[in-house]
Amino acid sequence: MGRSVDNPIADASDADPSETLATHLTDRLVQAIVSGDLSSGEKLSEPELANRFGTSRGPLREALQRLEGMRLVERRPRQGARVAIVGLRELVDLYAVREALEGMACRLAAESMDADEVQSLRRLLVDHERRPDVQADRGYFQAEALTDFHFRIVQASGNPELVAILAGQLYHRVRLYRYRSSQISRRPQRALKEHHQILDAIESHDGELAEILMRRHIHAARLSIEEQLAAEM
Amino acid sequence: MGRSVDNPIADASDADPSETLATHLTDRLVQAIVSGDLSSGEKLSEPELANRFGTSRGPLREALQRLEGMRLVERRPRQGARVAIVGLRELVDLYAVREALEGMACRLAAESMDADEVQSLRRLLVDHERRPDVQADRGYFQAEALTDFHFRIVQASGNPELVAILAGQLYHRVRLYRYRSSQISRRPQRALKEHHQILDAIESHDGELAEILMRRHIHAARLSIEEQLAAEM
DNA sequence: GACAGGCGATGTGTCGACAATCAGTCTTGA
DNA sequence: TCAAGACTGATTGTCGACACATCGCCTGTC
Repeated sequence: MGRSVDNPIADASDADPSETLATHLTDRLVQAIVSGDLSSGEKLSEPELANRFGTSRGPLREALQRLEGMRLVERRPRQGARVAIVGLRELVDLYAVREALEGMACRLAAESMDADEVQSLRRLLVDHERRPDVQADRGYFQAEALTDFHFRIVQASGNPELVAILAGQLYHRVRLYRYRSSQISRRPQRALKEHHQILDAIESHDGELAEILMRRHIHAARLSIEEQLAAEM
Repeated sequence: MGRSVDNPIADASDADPSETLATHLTDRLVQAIVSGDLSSGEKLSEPELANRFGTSRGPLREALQRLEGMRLVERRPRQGARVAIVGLRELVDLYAVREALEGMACRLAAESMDADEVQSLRRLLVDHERRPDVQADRGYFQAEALTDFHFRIVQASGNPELVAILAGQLYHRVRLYRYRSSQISRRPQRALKEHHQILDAIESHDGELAEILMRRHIHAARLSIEEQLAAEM
């Protein structure tokens, strides 16, 4: 494949055994978007981005297409692509879907998760407890750490269709929310405690309780978002 | 369902005012796949398809990319694209997700749907009752008609994220299932009756009941699928 | 007779180029 | 002075071409 010899910003790896330039670009664009390097609503110029990443427009277009599939960017037929805008309103809807889907995932996980996996998750939570922001009781929800716990439960559900929806697009879209005024939840220690409770239910294979706790956990976050949304207007 | 009604020259059209070649190809490929013209697991050769549809590989590649986003095809880095395979096993998982998501959609729809929309849906059901296959009590589930009812309820939920997931990919994937031995449900009249019950609950704005009924409705279908799956092995 | 290795053909990934379209600016007329 | 229209520049959609990878077949050897 015609790889230009000098690939200035192609990061260290030059050998992409099972990867393609487009997949690589997809990852980098996702990173750029969720990190805020490319801000919400910003117009994405194909020539400019292609130039910035040192490729031609072909692979870049393919990457943009994938981002559209994840609903991180929106493309309009002859107007180009823009970074999707996820405000509080969208976040509320997102959390409503999460409530239904992760509740289900949690029930399934409780039925099929073995002791080793539970213990591994427990360690994850203990690690979280030691984080400085959690100790100070602020910021826990914003961290990637949050997603970790939820993500692993979803994976443990054993339903690939469910995993595809949540990990394939919903989580990406949630990460896209740019906190404007404040955090989603201000009580990370409480969230952490809820995580422990959920894991307890999973450990005792009580699917019904696990689902209820997870739904309540996400529901509380959603209420917090709705409050902010109301206060904003 | 997802086809725009006013599309007089859908396939033989040469003028694409607001459409692009890639979107056009996407529609035609979806049609070809769900109609079985391109069978499950079949290898999709880019040059061949491009030639068949009279375009170059560029737009076709873009269309394939979108199909991958809908999870109708699977692409592997240097091996090309294949039509996704949705067997009974995948269908069970799909229905589990539907149960959670459409239950939620139904509750929301019950809370916000007005009398006109309910009446419109009622007419849809009456139309269904007159269909010959329903009269003979077989085949109702396979028809697009099924999706119509569910699709409109999902839209009435007023949650765009939910609509995107269900209408954007889940329904497409469900349609991909090629019935091998028999139908999913053999009692269309019963399904139709359940649809009426669901609509009754929506009409009286009883969200809780509407959700329960919808979940039970889909759950029954899932059990039927699981039975077949068990019988197959 | 079966398996490993080489060979050719097809296919995918990538690139650069061209035409049509769109956005923004400037000009012109009322 | 303001609004409508034309122009220019840039961008998107599409195409054909090329290099490398993969797949299938053939041959040679154990």
